[in-house]
Amino acid sequence: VTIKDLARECGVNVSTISRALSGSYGVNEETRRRVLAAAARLKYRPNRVARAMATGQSHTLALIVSDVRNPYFADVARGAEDAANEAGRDLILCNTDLDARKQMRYVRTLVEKRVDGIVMNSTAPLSKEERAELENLGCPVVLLNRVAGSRGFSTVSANNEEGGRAAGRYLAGLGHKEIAHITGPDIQGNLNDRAHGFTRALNGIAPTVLRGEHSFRGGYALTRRLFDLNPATTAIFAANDAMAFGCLRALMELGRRVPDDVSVIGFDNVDLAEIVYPPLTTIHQPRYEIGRAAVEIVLSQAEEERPPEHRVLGVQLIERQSCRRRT
Amino acid sequence: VTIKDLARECGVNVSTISRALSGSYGVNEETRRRVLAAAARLKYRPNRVARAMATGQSHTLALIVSDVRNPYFADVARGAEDAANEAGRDLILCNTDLDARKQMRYVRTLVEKRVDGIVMNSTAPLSKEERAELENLGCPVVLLNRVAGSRGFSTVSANNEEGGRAAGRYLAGLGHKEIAHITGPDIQGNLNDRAHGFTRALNGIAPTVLRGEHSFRGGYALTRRLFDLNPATTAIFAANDAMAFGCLRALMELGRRVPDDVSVIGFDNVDLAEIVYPPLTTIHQPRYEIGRAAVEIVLSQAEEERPPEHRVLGVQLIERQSCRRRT
DNA sequence: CTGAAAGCGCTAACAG
DNA sequence: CTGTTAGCGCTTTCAG
Repeated sequence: VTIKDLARECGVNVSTISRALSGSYGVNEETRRRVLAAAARLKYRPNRVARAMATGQSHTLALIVSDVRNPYFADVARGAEDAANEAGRDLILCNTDLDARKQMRYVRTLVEKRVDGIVMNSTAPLSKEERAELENLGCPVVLLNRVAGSRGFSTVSANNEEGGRAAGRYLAGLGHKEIAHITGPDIQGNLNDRAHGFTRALNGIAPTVLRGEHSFRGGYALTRRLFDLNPATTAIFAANDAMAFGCLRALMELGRRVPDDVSVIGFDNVDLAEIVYPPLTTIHQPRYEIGRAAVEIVLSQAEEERPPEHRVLGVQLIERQSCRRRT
Repeated sequence: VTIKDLARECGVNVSTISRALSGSYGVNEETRRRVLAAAARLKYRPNRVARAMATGQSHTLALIVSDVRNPYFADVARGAEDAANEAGRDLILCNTDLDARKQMRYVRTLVEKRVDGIVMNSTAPLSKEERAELENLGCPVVLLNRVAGSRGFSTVSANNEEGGRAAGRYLAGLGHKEIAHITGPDIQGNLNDRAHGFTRALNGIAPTVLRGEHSFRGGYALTRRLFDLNPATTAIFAANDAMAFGCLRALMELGRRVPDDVSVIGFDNVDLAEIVYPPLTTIHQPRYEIGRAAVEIVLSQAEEERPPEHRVLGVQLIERQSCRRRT
């Protein structure tokens, strides 16, 4: 049952039906009522594909992340979906595992599907050519990550630098001198900002910095390595909570008690941080709000051409029980 | 740049272009080459909305869950997305918070967008009329949950009953007599199956069964209540890991040691189960595979009418350190 | 193997 | 306020 059937049923032209249903201007109240009644009676359901084709607006957005199973992205996804839903849009979810080819494949088919906008994790794995292609997509792109060399894209991110600084101030304030930072690969803009802020806040103390996988396994492995290198370490800043959990596990196995022997601070404030033992002191990052903000920005760019916008959201130190004053 | 531009460029008719690009039959090898070359040169990108309109196939699927932030659904979502991607489909993600109105709103707009199929969490919150509407959607629906009174839908689920039995056998086998089961509301088909299998496997021993929220908070609250009711309890089966974590926390506060004083077994095997202290013994549920299977089924139903299919995936007891023989 | 033409369902000028 | 008409970009008969 299409718009034509309604037209026949009501004895009016299809364009009148279209107007009546779009709720817009200029339709006789009485006529509209008749149309609405007929639509309900015949159980009319508009075909949004046809509408998208006629208007050029699909009312669909896309979110491209490395993996939704990462709780960080699950939160972002939820925020993005809520914002999309409130704006009457649907959200297509894509997982790339940071594979550049996969990411570009997604982007291309999304554009072919005429999505109104794309929110994505990062352009870190992409080549220069690929980034250039992104800029000429004809559809707005918002990044969840500040990446050097990706001018031209809007970004939303937590204040990573400030978060790193807060961690540094806190640990230094507790009197620690032998301080380490375990983090991920240095192509990760967010992680770099954290490391940078951290180091700056330590005024003078040079932390041992170890890089590896930014995951539970990575945190575990780096911590083992760290204590081979410097057994005197008394405080560790992990670049994210997953690493911090791996760190806690390694410390437990090494027989170092947290926080008595060594203090650990994470970054992210995932749900788990509260549940793990000891409850993890960490930097809270507004993941859900990041997802929402990204969608808001992408929608504003979709409706009118605008210069790239960079929104930075606040972070917060959450004090729990994994840190203490150096004795 | 559309198919018409290519036609003009190559001096052939649009239908030839269409055929050449669809890769199908009957196009001169030489002509196809010319078309492909022109397409590459002009950077032609097919408009999938137009294609969807012409064919009636959107090449899009939808996944409706209560909340992707629930790691269970994040895993399902990832499995579903992978399967969809391999089949050349995109996946729209929807979160309902188990709100029936929201769920039905999503379903309707998805159908209007002509998605090829819908995978959803559950029909539990829906009324009879709403379920009937779902059956006449004209688009296949697969449920991630067995729900009494939802005949007509395909389902994919873990073998919840068997999982419950495994938990029961295990606890009974460790010599426990004062056994409790904390679980969620009884509209949850999956949870009921677990409770049922559990009780049956205890042969003779009647467990204390407490119902509440199936979440961390719920597990916490029910455990406090449990020890008010029966301080002699030595073993607890939590209907899911989130509840088990709440339970562990409550036990810690109550000064009961796990597993020395009381054994705890969960259900799900979320990532966290391995990380928490003590590592949680639990029933593994193949969440990722459930997502994959659901998409496979929905696609098979999309391409040809078929009777509902019910796929049940195996579960597995994962022995860690939260249970021990009753002393 | 290729062209012509109809049509998918809806929107959007433009007249009236 | 409403009807006419021309598309949106692609697929798909049906002829040739």
